[in-house]
Amino acid sequence: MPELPEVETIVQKLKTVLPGKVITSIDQFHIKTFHGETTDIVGQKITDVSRRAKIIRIHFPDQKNIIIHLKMTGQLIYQDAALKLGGGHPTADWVLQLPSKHTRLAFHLHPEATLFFNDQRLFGWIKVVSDEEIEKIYAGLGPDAHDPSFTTEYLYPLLQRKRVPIKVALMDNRVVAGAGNIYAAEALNLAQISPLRPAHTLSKKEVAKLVETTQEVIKRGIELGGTTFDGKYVDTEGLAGKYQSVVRVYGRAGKACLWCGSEIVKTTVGGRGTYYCSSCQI
DNA sequence: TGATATGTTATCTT
DNA sequence: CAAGATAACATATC
Repeated sequence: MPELPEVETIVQKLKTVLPGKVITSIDQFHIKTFHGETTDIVGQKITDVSRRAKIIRIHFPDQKNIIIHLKMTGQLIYQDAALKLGGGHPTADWVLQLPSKHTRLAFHLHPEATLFFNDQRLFGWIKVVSDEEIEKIYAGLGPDAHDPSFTTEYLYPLLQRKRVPIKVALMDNRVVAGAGNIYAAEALNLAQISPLRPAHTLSKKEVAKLVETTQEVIKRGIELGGTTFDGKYVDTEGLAGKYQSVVRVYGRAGKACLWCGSEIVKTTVGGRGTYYCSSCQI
């Protein structure tokens, strides 16, 4: 279930193979996935691939684009005669023959290749949008979590107006884009701030620390190619990431806090599983 | 059987 | 109206 670093990793990989390729046809295996007219992009040449927040954008000429959101269980897998790359939610689809049971859509490309969109829970989507529509969507998002514009000066006054738990604020894309459940938990542990603290109770100094650790975990995640929480697929070349090897709290309930040795506990914050150290995250 | 899942958003309630 | 809480989306896995 990809967060910003996973999406960025996928985009970086796709950028090496997609530009210059033409979409020759599209197979739709599920009616809910594609929003818009597939005929708008069939025959079009891909000019670029980019990302904002967790949204993947494939560019075409004449201000046409498709945007793709993987949500919880989406995958994008590119395959040609020589290689297989991409990523997303780690499942058996990574190693299966494609299309698989969860393949919702396939883009057939020229020169010969295929881009598969797999999504077991059907939350993900693909939409045809103009540059103008994309600007509107991006305008509603906070800065990317690793962007230089994500600063204390930006975040502190914003948090002063919020009473939700700091973890909820950190995962709100209108506040800062791209920090999901894993990286929010990691950033809070590194900053030694409790995920339960009402956002407005953080001092300016604590906000500064949190901005720093958020930037740090997202950048580290990108460097390591994202997180693959599934032992079976961590070595799957071209698809898996390595961030799980440096995780401090996520999924470590009952294990020792890397700061103080106390047990990491699991609770629920804003309806999501939340891991933290109750003795040194205050 | 029931709880949980790395995301977002619609719809309630206060 | 706004902030916050909760449900909803649909499926697989433990």
